[in-house]
Amino acid sequence: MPEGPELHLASLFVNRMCEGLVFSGAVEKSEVNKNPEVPFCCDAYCIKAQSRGKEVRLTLTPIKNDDDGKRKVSKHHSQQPMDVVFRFGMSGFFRFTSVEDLPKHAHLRFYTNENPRRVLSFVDTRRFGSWHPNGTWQKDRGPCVMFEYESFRENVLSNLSDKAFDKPICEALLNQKYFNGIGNYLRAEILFRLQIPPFTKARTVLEGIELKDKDKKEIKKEITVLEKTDRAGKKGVKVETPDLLSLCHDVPFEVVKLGENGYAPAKGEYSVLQAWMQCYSVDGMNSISDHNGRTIWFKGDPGPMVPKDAKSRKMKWKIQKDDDYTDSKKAKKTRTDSTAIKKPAKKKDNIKVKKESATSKAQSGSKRQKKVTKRVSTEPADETKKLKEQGKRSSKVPPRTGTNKIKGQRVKEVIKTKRNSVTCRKSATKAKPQRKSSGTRRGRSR
DNA sequence: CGTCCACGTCTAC
DNA sequence: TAGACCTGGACGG
Repeated sequence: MPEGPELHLASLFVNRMCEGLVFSGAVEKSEVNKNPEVPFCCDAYCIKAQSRGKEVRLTLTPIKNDDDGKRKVSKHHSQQPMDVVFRFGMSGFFRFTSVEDLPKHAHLRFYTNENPRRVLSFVDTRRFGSWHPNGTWQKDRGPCVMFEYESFRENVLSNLSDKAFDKPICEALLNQKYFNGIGNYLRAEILFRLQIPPFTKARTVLEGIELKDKDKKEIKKEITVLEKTDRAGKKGVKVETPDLLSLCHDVPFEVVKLGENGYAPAKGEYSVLQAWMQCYSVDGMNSISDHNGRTIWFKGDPGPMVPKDAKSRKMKWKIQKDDDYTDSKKAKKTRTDSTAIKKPAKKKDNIKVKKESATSKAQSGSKRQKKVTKRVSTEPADETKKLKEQGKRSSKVPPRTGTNKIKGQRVKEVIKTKRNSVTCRKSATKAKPQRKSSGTRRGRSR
């Protein structure tokens, strides 16, 4: 769940768990992980954490020891503090356990000096995460949307000519140079709150804010002059009407509040987040793949810059009751119908597909529809899979409000299987070669 | 057992 | 703008 709020919760977790504890020895890295060793070793040190956008920085500080002066300082023992900056990738998080319960995929470990030692570990199943000994906040990442709000806002509004804002707002929101901390679920939730079509040009949306800001100042002046009047409702003079940028700050904080009572990634806590979500992965919402192959969830009109061949990914359409609730002129209707389960797609042939694709596209359907679906296919049709969604997905979700159905992926329980081994599939054993399919694609640009 | 999907970057054509 | 980088859960056959 690593987006800004989770990174911040991770830092709170580390500070809470490690407060008053003394750590000792070397920092241990798993064999499989390709990140660098952390050259820090100390008889006694403490750990503090801080977050900024989508990064967390741990500071390892040697603890002064009175008789330390005499104690020969082994050259292996650090005397100076060290910062280690983490990025969580898709699956990173911190845990604090006994040595016995070391989680699988605990790739970096800090041990306490207690008797049965305990361990603070950076757990990262997919290993997309990274850490940087003696690191600093990554240059090129903008101000934190949560803790550097004013400069975040300024950074965006004073750089609207940047071509980063030529893109659809939903894609610009993932640009960490301007929206450090926003990720895939936050962008959906934020745009949803304002009902901004995700594929509206970013600059268009943001220029509106810039103007309003100016208006606001003007209005303020007027007001001081006019004193109170009846303008109340109109310009929202009363309490700041939320705009896209303020929501980039407020919405993440809502998530922080949800999790303050216990940071437990990979655990049932996720269901709380799911229950909170109003759009991302929610039944009845629309979703399509953006220009970077990332799924954007939204309600209603996708907006003008929607990818040409963008077909709905997995319309949650299960709820047909709608039709009117969204109004959204064509948008929804269209794609929903595009259905026409054209190919059952059999699969196989993938091999040849490669070449074929060029010509065929349409019929080569086989191959991994998914992929095809995304880009290649020119035909509007092809939803193929839509049906599958329908029943399942939502079903298992927790009771919740009934308003939000949750998709269905992992939900509480599950845990139980205890395996401590830090087993990791050695690269050597990589059975499957490629399979380029996997949905995730890089992201962002400049 | 195979396919698709995942809360994110990185880096080569 | 395509992959690459990874593991694993949900689903479908």
